[in-house]
Amino acid sequence: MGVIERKARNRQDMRDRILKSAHKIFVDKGFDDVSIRNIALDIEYSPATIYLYFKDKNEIFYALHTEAFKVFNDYVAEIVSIKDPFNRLIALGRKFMAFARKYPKYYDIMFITMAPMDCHLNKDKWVEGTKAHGFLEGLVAECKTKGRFKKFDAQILSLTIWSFVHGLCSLELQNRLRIYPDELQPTITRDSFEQFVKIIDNL
Amino acid sequence: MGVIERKARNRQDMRDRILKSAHKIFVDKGFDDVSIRNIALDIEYSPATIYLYFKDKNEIFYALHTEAFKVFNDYVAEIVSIKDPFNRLIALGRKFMAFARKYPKYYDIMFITMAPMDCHLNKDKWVEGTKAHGFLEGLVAECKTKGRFKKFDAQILSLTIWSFVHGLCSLELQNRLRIYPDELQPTITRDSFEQFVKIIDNL
DNA sequence: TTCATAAAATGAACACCGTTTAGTAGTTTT
DNA sequence: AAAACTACTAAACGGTGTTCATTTTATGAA
Repeated sequence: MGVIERKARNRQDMRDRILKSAHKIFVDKGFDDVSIRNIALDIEYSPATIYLYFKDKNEIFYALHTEAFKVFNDYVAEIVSIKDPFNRLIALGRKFMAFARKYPKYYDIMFITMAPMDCHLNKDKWVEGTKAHGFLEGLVAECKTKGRFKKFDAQILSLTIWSFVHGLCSLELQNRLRIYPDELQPTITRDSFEQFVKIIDNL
Repeated sequence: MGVIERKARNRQDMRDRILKSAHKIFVDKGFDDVSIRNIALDIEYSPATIYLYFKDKNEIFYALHTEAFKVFNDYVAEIVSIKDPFNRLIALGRKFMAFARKYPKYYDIMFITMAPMDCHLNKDKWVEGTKAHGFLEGLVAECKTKGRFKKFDAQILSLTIWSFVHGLCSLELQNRLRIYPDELQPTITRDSFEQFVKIIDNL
């Protein structure tokens, strides 16, 4: 009875088509243009059909958000080859910032936007965030085994580091750094990051 | 000729009525409910009338944003009595965090939301942000005169500090800290802040 | 092959949104 | 009294997410 299998496949195909279309619009036209109606137009189905495959718009955005974390993980992956955990930690920070600049819209749904998702209510739901942060925490812990950050708790310190880097990215992406003089603009973010590196290098 | 004066007054009255209503809805019902139509309903005028007093929704939101900074400045004001600049700096950080928790919606339009405003394009436009940050920068500079932060540039360090505190507030408000265990939840933000204080205390 | 049934897709509607325009009352000036 | 100006609004435009009754299509059994 291959019929139900084929049905299941078709169903998954349709879900994929919807997500692929959402992703395409998201990348090409931007966040605000990802509407049910635009997706429907793109996949050449009626808007109502989409609701047969996804509960609501949130579910589609949640899928995009998960995808964003996949891209992030790939983007960050190459740092694993760095031997020294501290250098690896710094490289992770750099990669994080580069990612935020390269994929600002992805960064937005990953760490800023609230609206289209309800996955941040507890750690069981936001698995991607938990995993990514676990990676950072592990790195900080590894640094401790090498004698660094002696007087600091790894878990808390990882939040402190995350907060700083996210804050910097966030302020830049939300255009809050234009208050600085023009001549500082090109380097200010990097300067602040390097300063932070210098600070935690001496902990 | 008191007529034009009265006309101007009436005009300002209407603007105030609109803003007051926007503020009321903003506080009572939340960001998303502040619509031109809801404001119109509240002040008992037609939606079109609002466009005779404000260019568009952005202008109304910009006014709300300015108001938020006024509230912020008042909220933060009492720290000026603290003599030691470093203690004052730390107190400012605490106040900043408390403000973010007490007025999360205000915090949102001040430091997170992009959408309804175009005032962040350069420092001449975002006067409130420039002023508030100038206050922080001055504080850091004052700390330097007392022998602190010797090896660090005041302007960059002020950004580093701002980034951290904003990052922490932002992650909390955007519900990204739920990834931590339940038992850490009540104190994690404060713990991270105190850790940061300890760090910059030794610079 | 026919046919009742189940599954898939949709058109049309609901209740919103920001914004524009054409037009209407009311007041003021000439 | 006529003309000009002011304050205002009804209605429309083109969007949005979502729901539901209805139609179209596919299926398994007779």
